Amino acid sequence: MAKTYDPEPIEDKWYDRWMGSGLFQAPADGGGEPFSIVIPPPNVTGSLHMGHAFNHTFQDIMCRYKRMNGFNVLWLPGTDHAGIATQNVVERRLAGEGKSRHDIGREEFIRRVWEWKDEFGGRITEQMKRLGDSCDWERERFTLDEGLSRAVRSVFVRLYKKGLIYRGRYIVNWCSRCHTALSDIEVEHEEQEGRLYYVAYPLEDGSGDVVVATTRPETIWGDVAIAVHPKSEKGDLVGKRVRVPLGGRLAPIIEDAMVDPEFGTGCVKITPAHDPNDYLVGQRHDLEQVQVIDEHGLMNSLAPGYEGLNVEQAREKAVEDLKASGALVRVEQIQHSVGHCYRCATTVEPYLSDQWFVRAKPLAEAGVKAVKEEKIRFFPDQWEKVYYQWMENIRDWCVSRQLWWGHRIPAWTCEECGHITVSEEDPSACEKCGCKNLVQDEDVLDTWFSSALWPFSTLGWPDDTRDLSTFYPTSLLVTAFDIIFFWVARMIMMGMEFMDEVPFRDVYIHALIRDEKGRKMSKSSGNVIDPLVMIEKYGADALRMTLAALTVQGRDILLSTGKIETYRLFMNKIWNASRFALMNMQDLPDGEPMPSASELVLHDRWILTRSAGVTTEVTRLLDSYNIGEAARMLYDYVWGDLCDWYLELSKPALKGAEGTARRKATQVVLSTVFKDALRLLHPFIPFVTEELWTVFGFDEGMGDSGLVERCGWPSDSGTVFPDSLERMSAFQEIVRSLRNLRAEAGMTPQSMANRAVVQSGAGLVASVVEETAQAMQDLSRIREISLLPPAAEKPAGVLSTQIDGGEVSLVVGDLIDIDSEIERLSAEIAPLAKNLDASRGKLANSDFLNRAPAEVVEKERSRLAEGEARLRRIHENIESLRRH
RNA sequence: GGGCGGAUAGUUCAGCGGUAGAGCACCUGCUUUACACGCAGGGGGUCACAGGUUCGAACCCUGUUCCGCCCA
Repeated sequence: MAKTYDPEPIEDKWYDRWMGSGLFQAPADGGGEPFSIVIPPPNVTGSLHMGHAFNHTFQDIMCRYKRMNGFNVLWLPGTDHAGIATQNVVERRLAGEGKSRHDIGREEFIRRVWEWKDEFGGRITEQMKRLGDSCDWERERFTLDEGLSRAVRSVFVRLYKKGLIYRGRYIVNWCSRCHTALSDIEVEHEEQEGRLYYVAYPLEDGSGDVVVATTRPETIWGDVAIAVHPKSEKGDLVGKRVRVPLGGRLAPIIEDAMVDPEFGTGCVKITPAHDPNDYLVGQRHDLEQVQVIDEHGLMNSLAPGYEGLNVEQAREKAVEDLKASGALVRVEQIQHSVGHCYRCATTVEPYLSDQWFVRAKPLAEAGVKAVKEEKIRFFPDQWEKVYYQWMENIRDWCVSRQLWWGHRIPAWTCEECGHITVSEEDPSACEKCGCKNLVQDEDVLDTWFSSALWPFSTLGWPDDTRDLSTFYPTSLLVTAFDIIFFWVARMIMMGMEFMDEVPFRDVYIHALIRDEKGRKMSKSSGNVIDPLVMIEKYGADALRMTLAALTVQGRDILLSTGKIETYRLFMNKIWNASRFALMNMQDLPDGEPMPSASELVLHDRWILTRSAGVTTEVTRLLDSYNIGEAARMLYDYVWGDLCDWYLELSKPALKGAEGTARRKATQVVLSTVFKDALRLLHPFIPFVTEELWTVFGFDEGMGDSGLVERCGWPSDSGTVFPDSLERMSAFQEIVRSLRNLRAEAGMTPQSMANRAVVQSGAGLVASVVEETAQAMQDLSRIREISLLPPAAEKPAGVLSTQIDGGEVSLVVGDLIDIDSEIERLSAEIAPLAKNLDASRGKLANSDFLNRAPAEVVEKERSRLAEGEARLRRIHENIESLRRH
């Protein structure tokens, strides 16, 4: 074995082996209780970022853990066609050739996108394999593949027939750069600096002006009314008319409760075609919709002199023109919220257009019910609130996108009668008039529409498949909080509607990965930590262990290469600990039974007990999705208990210093605890543990069924010696005290001290010293450690320190510096005395004695007694030093 | 405006009713036969602030201040 762990060759080797053995494949009719997860499908043209790495590590840990526990595990992978994002990428490429998608046409464009997909679409799945994702690749799906496209059509048609999908002309959020409508949640609002323009609209009767405030003077061209609040004192204006200062249209003054009397002047201009609130006012008052901005975000011919200007240019010109005509009263700086496209950050334009909508309310009701009835549980459960809040105030979902890349809407308009035929199969004739002159809707569906079906469409729906009956509902969904609305909520709605069953039982919502300063990782700020680079540098296991160990509920993860480095060192530690064990186990025959308790010494009994305890705890933690705590516990156990203490303590026996029986017993214990540790660690760090598993020979002669996951999770009913825990901590305290005294005495680590004494009455400490004197001597590098009764005279020239239930003294003889030793001992008095005061205070309090649990009171009493004894011994030691 | 998180050692974070913990950083020693990618020892904290509940609060409750996010 190499002296330093090198992950690369090992990781390549094992992933292939796992794949070859069919480890990740889940038979639909396989034995074992099903456990299924569908992956949150990443963008097919994307590449693996740290957010994916974290999300996947979580899922992979759960899948491997469940597989080890005998579940029939399906982790279903796949990718998303990501309409806007992918189309943008290919359009940008085309732009490099000086062309637009319109130049080459729809068919050719889609061909180009598929070409791009075929070239780069496999990239992310290859990267997932590097991370170790144990997905069933034979079931990989893509939202645009044939089966899923059929599911999308089927859902669309069924919802349409049920009246839950409708088409209509409404104000939607429009991205003029992506050239498509967006749903409400695809708009990101950002507070920014803006100007509020106060503009005077002259009354038609010449009796004065009405001043309104607007942030968008360019839309004055589309004004069709002025509105005041019904209770406003400006009510007497109602019924009069004003002349709109740009274009000169006559517009009535109306009253509407939407107006906020506190904002601006209390009068607002109404532009039904360019503002969602104004649109509603327009509906209520039957106002004309004058559209002055087109789909490209440019002013049109209804704004003479402005035609072709973009919104910013038009605003500038409007301000100039209003100033020139004297209509501009004043300008105010304000902070206001502006919507931006979540894909390209372009300012979103409210735009009146024909779109398709999903009537969300009825679907949301079933979705809310499912969570209320605990058919779905959120982890951590605080996210339920967020979910309810959104679902209970849900608005209709605009699902049509003016893109080419996606599922084309299965709706055909009859050229003759205008009827819309919606059908799963391409219709050959209008279902109303039978005319064959049909034109299919140009639009495609929101990508999230197909993602919403993911848990059942990937399992074969609308067909009634074995996969569906075995693996639906899925067991767990793991995702980040930022897509609860986009994805989680919609999957629940669609699952309830079409499967009449929840899409998943548990939803684990995790935080986001940020850089070490807490900033979002982004290419533009240059703070991206690329998981592939990290895997190359530190190994996949190190990255996985880092992400797992940093997982904490309710807090973002601040990642840095330094933290990954820490866990890479852990891999090396595991590697070397195993190397040490193996070097000393070559002659251990297979199947050697665990020796009886009498052949085991304290540290053997202790590590077996710790191993069983850690198994119980890690099992409990993983069952409740606490991968962070589980990972940290394993780190502490392996490094702190197994390496720092057990391996050190096992050395003499392994060297044969205690005879062949002890050597063999130690080998068996080592083998047992390593076998369990490797299995407990396997879900977190599968590569290195699989490799070590074979190096230890735990798979001996078993072929593929010797793989760690096939060998199962350790049982927590291992041999346990409850008293070994407190005995070992007494042992550790003594050793630590002795090492500390050595350091105080200025001894180098390798030098041997001659003698130390432990003073203690009959009890735990005394019995531990009697049992483990040799081991204590070995670890503290002292030739002789002996037990003395508490009252006995100490040897001359000692450095002493207090432990629980006794005193430890290192004999240094003439080397002692009396003054500095007195000073050192004196320094211990003040903090001890402070604790004693606190203790006495408690015990003098009758409320404490009466109300605190008896065991707490008892603990306090012994703490006080122990503290007083300590203080007394310190004083005695100081006295005795002064006498010299 | 409504809601949700967070504030603990220099730093990143655990702990969430019974004497404040870890990694990193820092200081001091060490080529101790698994690992110097290591070992041993050490220093370092009114647990944001103010009230309250409790015998007892970093932890529960209320309020305040800052930071972050979501929704309108």
